[in-house]
Amino acid sequence: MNKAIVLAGPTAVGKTEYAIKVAKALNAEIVSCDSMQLYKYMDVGSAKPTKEELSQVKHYLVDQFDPREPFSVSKYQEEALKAMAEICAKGKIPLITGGTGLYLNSLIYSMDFAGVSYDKDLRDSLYLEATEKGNEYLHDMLKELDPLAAARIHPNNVKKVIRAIEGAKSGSSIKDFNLLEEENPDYEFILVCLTRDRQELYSRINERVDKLIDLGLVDEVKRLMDMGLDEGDISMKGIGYKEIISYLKGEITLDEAVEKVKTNTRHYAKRQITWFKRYEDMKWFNLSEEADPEEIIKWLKRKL
RNA sequence: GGCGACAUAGCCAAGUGGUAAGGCAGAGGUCUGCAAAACCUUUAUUCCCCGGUUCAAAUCCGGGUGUCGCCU
Repeated sequence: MNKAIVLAGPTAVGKTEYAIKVAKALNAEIVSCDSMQLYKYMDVGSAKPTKEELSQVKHYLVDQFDPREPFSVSKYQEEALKAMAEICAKGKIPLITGGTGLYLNSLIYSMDFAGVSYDKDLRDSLYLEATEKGNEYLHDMLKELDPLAAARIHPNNVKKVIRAIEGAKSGSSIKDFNLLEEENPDYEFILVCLTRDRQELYSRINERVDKLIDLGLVDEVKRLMDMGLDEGDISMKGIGYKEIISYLKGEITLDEAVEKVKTNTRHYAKRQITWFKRYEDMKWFNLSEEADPEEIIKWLKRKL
């Protein structure tokens, strides 16, 4: 069975740098697992690897998709698995790097997204109903259609309630991750997660946001808006984009936008860490204590 | 120096005699088609200090301290 390495970690922990070192040492190629870096034209805000970094190791799923087109896990799964197969065919090791937990799961587990389609009209009308009649009303509707799903989805999580209703109406229920133990049969995944002490991670985040502003984030967002992108587009839900759009529309000041980007990024990093804690086989490296990439490479070599 | 206002969690605050709202930040968590999304849980034995009144005080009274504003 082919082996694949996963190098996960919260935003701003230093994944890009470590991934390149690891990939070079192990003759691996990088498959990005990042829901924002995969878009074109979004370089600054997504903290995409630089051209120089990209030239050192072949990267897949970076700078590849048009931000005006909708993207989703299912598309990610399809593309990433294709990339992994391609890498293995070359006799190299796929190194999956990134911080988007759900996308990572779509690779590690046999998640099947085919059953339920996306129904824009249904979603819109359900949203309207939730606004008019309340979250409970919609949740009750789900209770009728799929009691199991209703039991584990909080009524206030309207987005998810709607998704479950959408699923139930098209005849297949949204599955509970915890009941699904099927792992991807094609690969053996070696899981590594980078982390840092909380205080240090937060300082790095704050510094990085200031740096992104210096690098021209505002101009980048302006260009994207000129391309017709707006806060409603999926790609513009990214941290750093939605806040700057709000500034450019005159809703908040630049200082307020920057502060928001910082706190939202901190919140995001916290959620990522929570997500990665779920993997029992995950090997953690705290870079605040052990920062030598050689240690990680040594550990990985023993597993390969 | 005089007059006035204010003092409640890391921050912003509500509360004017009946046992400390809420928001933000922080912490913990959930996760199968927008996931950098969406959502949940949690945080003051005490209200600047000292004394008094009262069954009962963050709330009323006296004194002190501090901050801000105005006046000379």
